[in-house]
Amino acid sequence: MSEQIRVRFAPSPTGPFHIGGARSALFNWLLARKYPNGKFVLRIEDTDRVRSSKESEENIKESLKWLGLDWDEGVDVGGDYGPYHQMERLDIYKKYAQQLLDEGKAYYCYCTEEEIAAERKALMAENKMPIYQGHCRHLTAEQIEAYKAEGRKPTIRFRTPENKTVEFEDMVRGHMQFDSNGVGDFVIVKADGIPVYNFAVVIDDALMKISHVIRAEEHLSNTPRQVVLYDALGFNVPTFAHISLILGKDHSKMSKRHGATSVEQYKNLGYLPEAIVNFLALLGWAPQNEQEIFSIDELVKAFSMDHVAKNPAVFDIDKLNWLNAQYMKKLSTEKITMMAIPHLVAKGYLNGALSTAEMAQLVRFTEIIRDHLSYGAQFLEFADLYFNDDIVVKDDEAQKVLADETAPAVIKLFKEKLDSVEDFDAAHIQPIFKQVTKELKVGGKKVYMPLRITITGQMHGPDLAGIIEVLGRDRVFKRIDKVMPL
RNA sequence: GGCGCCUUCGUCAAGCGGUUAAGACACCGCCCUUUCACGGCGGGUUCAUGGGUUCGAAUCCCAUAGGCGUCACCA
Repeated sequence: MSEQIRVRFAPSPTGPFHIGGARSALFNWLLARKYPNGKFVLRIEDTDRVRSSKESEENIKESLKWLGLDWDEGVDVGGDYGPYHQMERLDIYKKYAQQLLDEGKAYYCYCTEEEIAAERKALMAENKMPIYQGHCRHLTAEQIEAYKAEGRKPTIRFRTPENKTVEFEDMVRGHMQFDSNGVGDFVIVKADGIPVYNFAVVIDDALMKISHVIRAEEHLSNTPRQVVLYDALGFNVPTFAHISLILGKDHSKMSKRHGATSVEQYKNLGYLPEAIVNFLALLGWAPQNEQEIFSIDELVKAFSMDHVAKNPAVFDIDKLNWLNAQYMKKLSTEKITMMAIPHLVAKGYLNGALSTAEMAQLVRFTEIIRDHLSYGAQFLEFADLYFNDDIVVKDDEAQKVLADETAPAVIKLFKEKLDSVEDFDAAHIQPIFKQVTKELKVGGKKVYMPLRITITGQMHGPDLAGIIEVLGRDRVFKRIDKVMPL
């Protein structure tokens, strides 16, 4: 590729940053970083006045930064081809719309939305393509005056050439062909003077010298409209790459009922940006070797549009969890503890500032459970273990263990021995289990289980000696006595 | 309904006319651990169906089926 790589991510700020959008942004960013002079542009497509919001824009920008996807040009950072908010480019669109009008390539349409809707309905009923039938294509001056007198506000429609084959190149799907008769005359400027997506996107991508348009597959059917506009405006058509959609477990488009869909939600759940980037890259792209774990720098090196899959991919939370766990292994225990604190506060386990000693103790607890965590918020599944001394044994199996005839003797002896431990740490507590086993001549299970249950209320969990160490002598006795007063 | 895209283990996927059809996640089993998790080892009727082309097809072609997208004065 001799030309400069200029790619863009152009979200519409109409909601929290979606995980699918993050993947589109990532692929663009990766391509820009792969080439020496590549540029990644962030443009905000805010022409939907009803749904766009500043909050959404901030959310998108924050999420991009959090993921490590920085942009070379665009909102906030500027650049040679700004402005980068579409609403600040209205005069530009207006100029090109006028040009098309002057050249007869576009015309005013006075049809109302109701009329258009009725027309579409009728066409669909006849199994025909629901495209605009060209009612206003050739209005006389009188007709126009009449409509104006009615107070109708016109839209501007593009006069799509008929009987033409519209072609373009798609890096993922190859050479694409569409019949222009299936496109119809479409609106390029709304009655309020604001351009429609298909129009604005073409002008912006052309003026911003975008070389490759990488976006989600849902835009594939829009592309013929854009291509005819590129032609009409005399712009060069960029290379497209339509990447497949990300689906939920039931194979429908990712939505709220599939769980978390926004980058922010994953962030809040305690997923790491490196893991999300790694996971997203592997969703639709495959490396040439068997590597699974990629740092973002490794991705830049290995990534190639040649190996982007055509088929949609199901979002597999299990794999994300595994990947995130891999990245969490590299974190310090202090860091993991810090990640957990907001969740602990939110659930009422903590109420704010911790003393240095309390913090140190919590870190020791984290050390014991960290291998069990796939993401930060999972800490909560273990919070009772540490914070809640009010042990309640609910499980029937656990009750049975406590009802065993050897249980009281085990507990009693263990308490005696624990009471006399000088160095109260796991290394010195661990031998006690063995001693109890020996002295009472019972199996290990008969020792560990009743103790685990009286101390934690559960049959399973992290290393018991470690838990005892972290809880400290008093709390351990308190818990045991509550469950099994002797 | 029209148009379009897609179809290899449950999931992500490698594969580019000749392979025992990789690998990863998940799952199952075993080991480690007197628990669980981590880790290690091992396991599994996967090329949607039907026709071609070819000595030979997961790979090429055509149908069919299914999934998805899109047909807005939303992006």
